[in-house]
Amino acid sequence: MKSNMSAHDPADLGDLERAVMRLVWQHDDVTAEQIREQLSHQDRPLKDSTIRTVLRRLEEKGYVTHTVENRTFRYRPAESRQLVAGRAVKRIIDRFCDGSVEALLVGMVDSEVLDRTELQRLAERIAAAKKGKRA
Amino acid sequence: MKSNMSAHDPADLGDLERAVMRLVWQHDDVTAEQIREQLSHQDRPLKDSTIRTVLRRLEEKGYVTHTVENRTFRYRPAESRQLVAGRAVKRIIDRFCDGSVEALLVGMVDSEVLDRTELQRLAERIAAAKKGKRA
DNA sequence: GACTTAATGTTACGCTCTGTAGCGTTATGA
DNA sequence: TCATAACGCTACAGAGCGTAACATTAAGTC
Repeated sequence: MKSNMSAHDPADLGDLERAVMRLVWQHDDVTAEQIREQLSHQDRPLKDSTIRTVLRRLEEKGYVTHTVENRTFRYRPAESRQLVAGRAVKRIIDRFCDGSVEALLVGMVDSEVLDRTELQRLAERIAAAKKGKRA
Repeated sequence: MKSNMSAHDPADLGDLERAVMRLVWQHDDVTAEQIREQLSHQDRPLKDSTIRTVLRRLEEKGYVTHTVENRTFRYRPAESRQLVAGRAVKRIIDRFCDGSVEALLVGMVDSEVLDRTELQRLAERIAAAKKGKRA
């Protein structure tokens, strides 16, 4: 009964789906078979039909796209990890911090995601990024 | 089959659960009946048994605690919104940004959660907070 | 004390999501 | 023509969540 929001929220990915996405993002261009192999190496032996089901669902959800090449599907991420992560955080901010990024930062410090030292480095880098990336 | 992590992840809250948490956080001390009223005002008329089920589940999940007062349960948040939000973000960073807060910030800019102006203000405030809150 | 009433406790049911996979189908090359 | 390698389709069980009915219990009233 989870509401059907159009934008992707990594929260609506299960464990396996997330593992698969991780691989897709890592390799940027993979086949179902390659993913199956990788997962085997990670102590997660699965049938190919399983992998393909998951990939199909991920495509339905808009996380990946595929092209056909020599009769084989090649999957690629539809969006970068960072973008997806950013939106996920936006959702958290909206839902739990009433839209306040600052409130979130407070929470991040409180929950030890960030310590003060990191905050400082972060501030510096943000400043640097602003100069550097200024298009 | 979602893995059973002990720390609270708001991602494992449903819509209604989130709505209830929002009210608990807002009022900091509520009864099931009060929540039911509030939700009615939000076009969400529900039976009290529903509310109480949700509150019980939230308590099981560790989001709220309750005390009994004159035979009535009073619920209070177990943790602040910000703390929960912070941890949620940490999870996102771990799962989607390989632990890099910077990668996340990039994503937040890319997905327009933050624009450059905000980044600047943010950097300033972080700097200020560092001085001010230094314990 | 019996009764009403306000709270809580217990149990359930249907839906959707996710992990997992079997089986059918279809090109492709030998 | 036949095997093989890909895919397509369908299914199924368990968990989570929204939703609620029904049972129980304590407190105060007459």
